[in-house]
Formats: sequence, C-alpha cells, structure tokens
Amino acid sequence: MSLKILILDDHKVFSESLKLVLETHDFEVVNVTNPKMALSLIKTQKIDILISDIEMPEMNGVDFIKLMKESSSNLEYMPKTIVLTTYKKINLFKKLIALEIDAFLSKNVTHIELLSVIKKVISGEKYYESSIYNEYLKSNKDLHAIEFTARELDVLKLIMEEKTTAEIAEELGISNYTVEGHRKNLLQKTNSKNVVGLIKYTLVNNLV
Amino acid sequence: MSLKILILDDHKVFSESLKLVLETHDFEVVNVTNPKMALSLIKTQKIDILISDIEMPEMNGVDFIKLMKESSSNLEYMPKTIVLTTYKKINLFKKLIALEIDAFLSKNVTHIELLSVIKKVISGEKYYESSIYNEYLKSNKDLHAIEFTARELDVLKLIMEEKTTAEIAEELGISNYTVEGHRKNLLQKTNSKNVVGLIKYTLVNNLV
DNA sequence: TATCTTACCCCTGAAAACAGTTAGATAATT
DNA sequence: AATTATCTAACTGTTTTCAGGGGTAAGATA
Repeated sequence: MSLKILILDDHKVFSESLKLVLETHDFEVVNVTNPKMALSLIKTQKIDILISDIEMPEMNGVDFIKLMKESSSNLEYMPKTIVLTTYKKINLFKKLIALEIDAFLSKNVTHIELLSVIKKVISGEKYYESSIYNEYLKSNKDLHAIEFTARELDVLKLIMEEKTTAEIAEELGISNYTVEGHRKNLLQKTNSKNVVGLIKYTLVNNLV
Repeated sequence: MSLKILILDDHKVFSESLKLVLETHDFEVVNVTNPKMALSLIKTQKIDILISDIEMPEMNGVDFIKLMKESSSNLEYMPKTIVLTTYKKINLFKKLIALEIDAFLSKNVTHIELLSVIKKVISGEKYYESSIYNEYLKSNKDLHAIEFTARELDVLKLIMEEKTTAEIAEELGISNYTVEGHRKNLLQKTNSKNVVGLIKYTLVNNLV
C-alpha cells in the first residue's frame, strides 16, 4: 500500500510538478494551496507525510503546523512533517524545532535529496538542513548575551513606532528618566551608537 | 523541431520537477542554478525561451537579465524571457519592464497557465500578471514623489552607518547645514517623523 | 542574609536632530 | 529665455537624544 503525501504550497506550478515526480516514485499525492484545506484533509483521511511551505496566504506556516499538531493529537496517527521552504529566518526555525517537525529542507535540494529525506522521515529519523541547524546552534550560544527585559521590549516597540522618549513615557505611564534608562540599556546591549543601530538590529533580528 | 527552454532557478527541486512537466509537452529543457552557467549556455547554443527566477545567489535576477540582453544583442536570436518568481517587489518589476522582458508570472500559477503563457510569448505577445501590473500602473502615479537624488543617497548611506551629521559633513566635504538639509528632505520624502522611520523605510525598500 | 536583577526615579550638561526659512550656483529641460 | 531640480550654504530656535552620574524598592536566587 503506497504512502500518502500531502503537499501544502501556494505555488501551484511547483506543487503540481512535485506531485508528478513523487507519483512516479509510488507515492499517493494530494495538493492543497491553503492551510484550511490541509487541516480538513488531515482530519478526514490518513496522511502519512505532510510537505509544507512556510510562506503562504491567510496563515503563517508555523501557526499552521502548531494548529495541525494540536488538532490531530487525538487521532491515532500523526503525519510526519517536512518543511520545504526558501524562508531561512532563524527565529522561525527555532519555532519549528520547538514544534518537533521531522525535517527542514531548503527548496534548492534535488529530487534525490528530497526522496532520501522522505525515506529517513518515514523510518522515524529527523533531518534538519545543516546550514540552518548550525546557525541555530550558534545563535543558542551567543544570543543569551543579548537578551532584553520585558520592559525594554515595551520601550523598543514604541521607539520603532517613531515615538519620542516623552511620548513613550506618557504611554507607559512612567517617567521620562526611566524611559531614557531603558533606551540606554538598549543601545548598550545592541552595541549601537544611536537609534539607527538599534533599529537595524531590531529589524534584522525580527524583534518586536 | 522542438523549442529549447532554459530554466534558471536555484531551487533544484522546483526546476527539476518543472523540467519533467515541460518535457512531456515536447519542449527540450535545460536546467541551471546560477547566472553564469545560464549566460554561457545562451552564448553557445540557441535557447528559445528563458524561464528565470529573481532571487538567486551571486547575482540578482534583474542584473542577470540586463547582462544577458546586452551580451546577446550581437547574436541573431534572443531568448524570450519569462520571469517566474515569488518576489513581487514593485521596484524590481519596474526594472524588468524597462528591460522589456516578455512575461512576468507568480509561482502560484498552474501548469496550464504557464503553458499558455509560453505559447503567448512564442507568438510574440507579452504577458504581465495583472496584480503586479496594476500595482505598477498605480505606483507610476504616486511614486514619482518618492525618489532620491544621488546626494541624498550618499547621506542616507552614511546615516545608516550610524554616523552623525557632523561626521557625514566631514566625510562628504560639505557643510553641516547642507547635510541637515538633505536629512530634512529624506525625512520629508519618506514621510518620517524622525530617523527611525527613515531607517525602516530604507531597510524595507532595500535602498542603499 | 547577602547579592543580583529589574524596574523605577532623578539630575546635569553636551551633542545631535529637527523645524522653518532663505538664498546663491549650476545644470538640465522646455 | 525661462523654468525646474539639485546641491550647496546659512541662521535661529526648539526638541530630543545620549552620556555620565546618582539612588530606592521589590523579588528572585544563592
């Protein structure tokens, strides 16, 4: 009996092509372009493997997988989850690891590599593409040097909204001096000379 | 005699799949993953249609197409150019239009749509996906308010390096007052209250 | 108990950014 | 020849940021 693969990807020209390829390797393949359809399929029929992208309309891929894991926890089977994407943000990868996905692959792998990962996953192994996994390990080390307190993040968020110190103080109901204190800490922690560096750091690292 | 299609895309799992599909429709297909290989192929053999992505390593897709058009202008044939991408930045699209590409398609079209566009292009028609084309038309109206002069970009670049007005003035060999003038224009043009907005605009729009 | 972190507050003074306005020189466009 | 755009420069004045110090209180941790 052949295994059933569900491909969730809004790039039809991609998923349709991949479907054909996988079918020649004796998989049964279903394509969907949005999370809702994927969820209802998973509930109504036995899906062995889910291959999902991250970027999609309506719902973010991470949220979708989370939802999927939750809502199918009562079922006796759970699809193996392979994330196949171009989107290599480290923060997202962290969330995916936390969700215990089975594999993470960049879209510039070959068919052969994809097929071998599918095999691995079926046999219960996990596979995370080495480049992103290394970055993940690295970031786990040097990142806890740069951690912000909740209050600092509050202030940072408002700085990002082009608010001045005085406006931030008012909005948070604290004194100007306090806000300045947080600003100082933010600059110091991010190694910035002025707000410019802080904003760059914030955007690059996807904080706030 | 079948037509030859060159696919330039670093997502192997995608291009390999698409290759199979196109081959079943009697096209001859060659895959490459980087611009250099594409260029040398175009010079050494007759390529009828180029299907290219925009995001790739080494060289940006726009620069590649520009280079391709220039370097094959002496040849008696010129491949029809179809851009197939997920990357829908309006600024890039403008450049592509200026380069007179033959078609622009999002990756979430179906095979059928892609095949019909290939046919159109062969017969000399152009095809630009309506959503981005509309945005382009729209932006042609309100966007020529947001353009920067060369000098403003010089200043912006240095602002992004966390330099102060005085430092920038010194580096450019002009007066503080002048730099302040440029800063004012930058803020005004980007509709920002302060540098924060300017930095955000710059990073989001990939200026500098 | 002692110390560490976080959040809070205060003050001063200097540096930098921002707002509003004016204006000359040059080069390209019409 | 006139207009427009750009770069340049200037002045005044206000607001904001940043650097340097100071300190209190609450809560967690060792």
